[in-house]
This record gives sequence, structure tokens and C-alpha cells, in this order.
Amino acid sequence: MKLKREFYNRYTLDVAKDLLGKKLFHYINGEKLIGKIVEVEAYIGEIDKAAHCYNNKMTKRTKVMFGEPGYSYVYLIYGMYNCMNIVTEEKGQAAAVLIRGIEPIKGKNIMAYNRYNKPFKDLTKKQIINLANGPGKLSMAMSITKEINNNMDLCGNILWVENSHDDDKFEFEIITTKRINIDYAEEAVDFPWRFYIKDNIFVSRK
DNA sequence: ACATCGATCTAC
DNA sequence: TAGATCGATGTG
Repeated sequence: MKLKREFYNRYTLDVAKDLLGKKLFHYINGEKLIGKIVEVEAYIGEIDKAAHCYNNKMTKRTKVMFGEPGYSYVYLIYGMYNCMNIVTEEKGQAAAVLIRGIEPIKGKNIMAYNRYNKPFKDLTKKQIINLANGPGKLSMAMSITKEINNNMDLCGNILWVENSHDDDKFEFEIITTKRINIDYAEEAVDFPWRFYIKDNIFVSRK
């Protein structure tokens, strides 16, 4: 079932943990690309020097994070890669969850072409692992770009998240760590706001 | 107008 | 471990 807005309208750390194991959908060119979310990070504007919206700084780019929960925040990083976030908490509270890793479920052949320009069956074991185990990689694999997918309502029919009965069958343990590549963020460097599924091979790093 | 830099990835 | 690569942002 598609997650409703109420799911996202909660404390960001809870949303982040609860997104693990859920499935990210992107309907594009008549095909459904699906990946299980295995790694996330939380960003909360008010107190978090690592967040683009730190100190509730609203710019053209960060505006979406101040809006309704359940919208996408997709931005370009290092001039080359897209990163996808999901806006959380009530309107006016700037916060989001960065999706950092997915396990490819459906549309694997398209993902393989998006990443390596060849069919899934020709991928090496290493390339399969590297299909979507990072925020830039998963955006490329799932054809998510800021031009098309930023500020998109996840309660719509293009980009959304679902839970399923399958999820209940698989118990998993959540590992909590510091976030990655935010060395500039002073005390926020140590916030334990990264979460991932223990032992899942599609997590970006242990 | 212009300088700076990044919630990354890849190849060396 | 360094280089790619460019839009957003801040400053003047």
C-alpha cells in the first residue's frame, strides 16, 4: 500500500527508521522501477549544521523542505549526481530524509542500462552490488533527477513509497551510525542519524 | 559579476 | 586518494 501523507508528518528520525524495508517506486516510460530502501539519513533544519536548511535558512533550493511532508527534495551534488530526499514533519518545519541505498527489486534491466549501459545479465557481481548502494547511484539507477522529480508529491502516481505484506515476513535489525561526508558540520558530525538494515549487502558502507 | 564549494562517485 | 564537474549560494 502506498504510504499516506500522515506517515511523513512525524518526527524525522522516526520516519527515517520506518522507511527502512519499504519500497521506492518510480513510474517512468510505462515501466515501474522498484527498490527496497536499505539505508537512510535524517536532516533537521533547526538544529543540524549538516542540513541545507540549517538555521531554518530558506532559499530557492531549500524551500521545498519547509512545505508539506511527503514531497521529494532532489538536488544536484558535485555538479554531477542527484540525491533524493523525502520531506518530513509538518509544514513550516524544515526537515527531510536522504535515501542512501536501495536493493533493486524490479526494473533491474533498466537500472543496469542506466548505470552501466548493458543488460542486467551481463553485470559482474561487483556491478550488481554497486547498482544503487549510494544516493547518487540509486538516483541514476532509478532515473531520478532534480529537473523532473524535485518537489514531487509522493502521494501521486509517479514517485512514491509502499509497504507490503512481504515486509512483515522479514524481520531485520536496524544499525545506527553517524552520517557520511558531513565533516564540515561541527557538533552535528556526531549525531547518530544514519540508519541501515543490518547485513544487507546494498548498504553503501559499514 | 565572480569565487567558493558540496548530504558523491570513479578510476588511478 | 585525487579529479570530475556545475548549479546554488553568498558576497560585493
